Amino acid sequence: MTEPNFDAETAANYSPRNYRTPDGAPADIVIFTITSTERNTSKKSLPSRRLEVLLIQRKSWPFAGQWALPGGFSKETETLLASAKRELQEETGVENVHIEYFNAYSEPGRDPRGWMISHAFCALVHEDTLASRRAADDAADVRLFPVQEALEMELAFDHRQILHDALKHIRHSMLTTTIARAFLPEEFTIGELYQVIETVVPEFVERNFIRKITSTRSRKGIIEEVRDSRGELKMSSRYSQRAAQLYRFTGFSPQLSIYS
Amino acid sequence: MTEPNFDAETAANYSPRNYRTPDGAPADIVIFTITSTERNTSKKSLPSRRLEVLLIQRKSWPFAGQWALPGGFSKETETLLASAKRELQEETGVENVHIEYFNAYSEPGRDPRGWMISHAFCALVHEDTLASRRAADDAADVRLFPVQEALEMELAFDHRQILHDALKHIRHSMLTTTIARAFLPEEFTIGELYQVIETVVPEFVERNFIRKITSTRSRKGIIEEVRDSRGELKMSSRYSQRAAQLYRFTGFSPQLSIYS
DNA sequence: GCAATAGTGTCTCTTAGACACTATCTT
DNA sequence: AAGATAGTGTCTAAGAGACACTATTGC
Repeated sequence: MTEPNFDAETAANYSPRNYRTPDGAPADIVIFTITSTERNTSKKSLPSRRLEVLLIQRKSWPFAGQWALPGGFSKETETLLASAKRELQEETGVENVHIEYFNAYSEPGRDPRGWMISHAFCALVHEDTLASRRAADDAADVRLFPVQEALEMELAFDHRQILHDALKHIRHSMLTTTIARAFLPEEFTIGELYQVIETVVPEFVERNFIRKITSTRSRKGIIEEVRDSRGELKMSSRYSQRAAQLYRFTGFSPQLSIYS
Repeated sequence: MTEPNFDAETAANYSPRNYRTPDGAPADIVIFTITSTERNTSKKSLPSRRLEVLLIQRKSWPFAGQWALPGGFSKETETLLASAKRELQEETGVENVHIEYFNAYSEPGRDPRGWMISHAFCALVHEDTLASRRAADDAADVRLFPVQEALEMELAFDHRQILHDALKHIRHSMLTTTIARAFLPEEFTIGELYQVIETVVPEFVERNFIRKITSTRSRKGIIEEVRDSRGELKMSSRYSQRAAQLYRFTGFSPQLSIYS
């Protein structure tokens, strides 16, 4: 070990405060959601979807008045993940959502309050679970912004960088894992799944999507057809005249490799 | 924000020390290397390779005498990555190697010295670059251990968990990125590349490896043939009677997706 | 000539990628 | 009938996966 000299044999001789220590352990959370708005068509149609991020407007120094990622200070008695979950609960009222740690930010001077290494989390929240909260503090100091818009704003701290990295992270995860499920109901149609992927990764194009996801050997098992109690295939006609098969994720996710 | 109340409008009113702050910001580094030992064969042959991890034996409280991951405390004036690189340099004398952040460890009580959130890095080091150091402090308090062996040791702190996670991390990266290059010389044969992958991911089997890596469309461009100054294909007969084509990584790495 | 690695031939089955086509049902 | 989504047919070229086979060369 380097900086502090732990020459002592016991804790008694240990003096932690003869060197500089951090001034806090903040956790920031990039809360993504996909909003859907009905399109104005004459027939049933898929909604148009948009990736949005939740930001809060700061009330106090530093960066008072500026928009920032929600976050808070971790406590000694909890893990960072627990802090992030607590913060998410306080901010949006939701629990049991997909949340994952993705990076730490430690650039000296990134926080005017002192030496703060920020721990950044991504949370993916289904819009329905956010709906109640949105009604409550609409037009308040907590808002959803389209991601593209948020990326062009002057956010507090290095939050623009964090948001940028988070976006890159979920774009990658969207294609390599089954996190799409975080944005979807338990049972969904292929069309919805495709839309979610497309919303997060605009360049995603896959014309034979349904065939690939349902019937190629290496991918079979990612999703499965839903059946009702009588064993009949369960369909949905929420977004289309012709009923569509409902699917659910199974938990299986194929191993990817550039070599095979 | 939660814990501290930043009601003030300016830094003047800001009092950072009325709540608990961390007692340090440690960075721990899991330094992996692949050692090769010649097999005792009558003909030229590929060496047998093993994945090893560098551990140090602690001199002082806490966990005095136990083996631990190298690490140190980050300073206020440097980023975590810089701390990790500095520590790596001090411990092994190597610079410019593959190093990446992969997780934070924040379980309360994980460090008897106080509240310490540890930042864990993976470094992949080619054995040649470690060779000089090894000669210097062999039989000392710094040693390479086979990974399987290290995983069964009682390591200091939660370092066993960290090592376990790091291994999982590099196994995944080995198949999905081109980190294999960190363990290989600039120019290498297909046989060597295959061995490196196999060493990190024992279950990797790919009978038609050479064909896949060199001539399938989606993978073409990951590696390229090396030619000498006269434009002739450059071969190596270091490990085989029949000379083998030398390749190098190009920097290209294909995009992976479970959906296409 | 044999050990050890390097690399090719060849066969079958599956998948990729493109595009045209049919199906269903409500307004 | 039109509009909107759901889904199939079909063709070609490419790739996966298996296994036998040839190539090279120092000992």
